[in-house]
Amino acid sequence: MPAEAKVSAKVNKPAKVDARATAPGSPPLTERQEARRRRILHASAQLASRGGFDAVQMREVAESSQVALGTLYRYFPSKIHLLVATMQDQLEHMHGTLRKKPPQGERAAERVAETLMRAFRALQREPHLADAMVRALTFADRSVSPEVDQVSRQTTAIILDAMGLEHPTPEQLSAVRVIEHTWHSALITWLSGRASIAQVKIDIETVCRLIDLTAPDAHE
Amino acid sequence: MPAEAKVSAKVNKPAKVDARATAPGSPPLTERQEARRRRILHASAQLASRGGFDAVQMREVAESSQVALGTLYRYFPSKIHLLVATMQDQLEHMHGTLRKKPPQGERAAERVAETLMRAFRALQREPHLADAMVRALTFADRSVSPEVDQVSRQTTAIILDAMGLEHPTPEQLSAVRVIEHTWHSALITWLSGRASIAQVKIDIETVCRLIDLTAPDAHE
DNA sequence: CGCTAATCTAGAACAAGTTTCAGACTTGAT
DNA sequence: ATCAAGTCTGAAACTTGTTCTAGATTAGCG
Repeated sequence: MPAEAKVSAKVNKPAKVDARATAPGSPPLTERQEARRRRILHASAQLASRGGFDAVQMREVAESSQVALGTLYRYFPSKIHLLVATMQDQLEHMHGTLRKKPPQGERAAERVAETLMRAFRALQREPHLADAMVRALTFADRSVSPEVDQVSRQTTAIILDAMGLEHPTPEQLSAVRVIEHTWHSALITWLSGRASIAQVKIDIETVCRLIDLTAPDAHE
Repeated sequence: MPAEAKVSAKVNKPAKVDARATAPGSPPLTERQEARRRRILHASAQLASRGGFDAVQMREVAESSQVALGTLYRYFPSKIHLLVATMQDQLEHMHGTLRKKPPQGERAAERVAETLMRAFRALQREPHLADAMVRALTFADRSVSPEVDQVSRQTTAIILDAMGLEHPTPEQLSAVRVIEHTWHSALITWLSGRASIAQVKIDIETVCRLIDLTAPDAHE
């Protein structure tokens, strides 16, 4: 198992491609490029679904997606970037799916817990994929911050959706952040076999109680 | 930056050494072996203090600690094992230090928050070391579960100490678990530059409020 | 259509984690 | 003190992430 040979890596690149999907900032991709990008993400998710983080090998991703290794690296400057992008992609699906059937609970805490448990059940269907994405997310270093942040924003949006809030207070945002922390860390302990599914459920329900604390007598 | 070349790794080894320090389970180490182990952990912490996770290179650790590469791997079957063991080591110090000056807060929540903030300030003094240890901890896969669990137990002990509890209820244990989740994840976001120190403080204080929920009218 | 810059490809090369191997050294028990 | 089993060493080999290079292709433009 080779190691993280970055040290002096992932700097000075001519004109990266990545970083679109949600931020068409740089040059808009041509159709073929968009197609390549999609093939890559698909191959990544597929390999991840098989064997998790370790099974996503850059050479294999390149081959599966019919792209040269160098090109793969032009689109995603590292394996971590690739997997985080894969997560962004999956999260979008998820958010779309969740939107359709909003949770029924009466209190916000219940709705958030139910939403997260739904997401959790979805992840359980592809535990290897979950492994790859979550491990990449928590292992990411500063060079991936923008992408990780994007994932975080998307997650926040999902939770706020479930809470039914438009203009959260700073207090409520803190609670949401703590919920996200718990969500990620609980997933990790489940993925590494140190906590059962039931345990994760309890932890999620426990942390969601914080929501009740942040707007008990408030209106909305 | 090489990758995780484990796949078929870290299985069938004759008679590992590792796994003592707290669990003198297997064969007791001779004096020279104990010394080697200590040299290795010291070298690991030193290299980590310099440049974080990436700076802990197995060849360098071996050289610094005057041990052959093969021997290093006999003591610690992977870089992750090594760094998690380094964390166990540091945590013991920390627990000892914290014991001496127990936090003063009145409510349990305050004491826990203060304790964690103390630990956080200690980590801030060696951010690179913190980076190496925390990244290893969250990246660890199933093969490191026992060691990661040990770290988790030690952390739990520290928190329960601060709460002043001997016999926590299941509810309280849930709260403690959630606090640990938040602690780890908040550290990650700080280490990767996505959250400020102030933010981490707020998150810790926020999650600690859960404690008040678990034994409000209970006695003590 | 013909040109130039940017992009893509195939493949070699490099870095660091991990494994393997033959031989020297220790340890523990006889 | 002596021998077998278990350790340690030094060095090479292997794996997979990452970088680099030279030559094809493609895209956009006049």
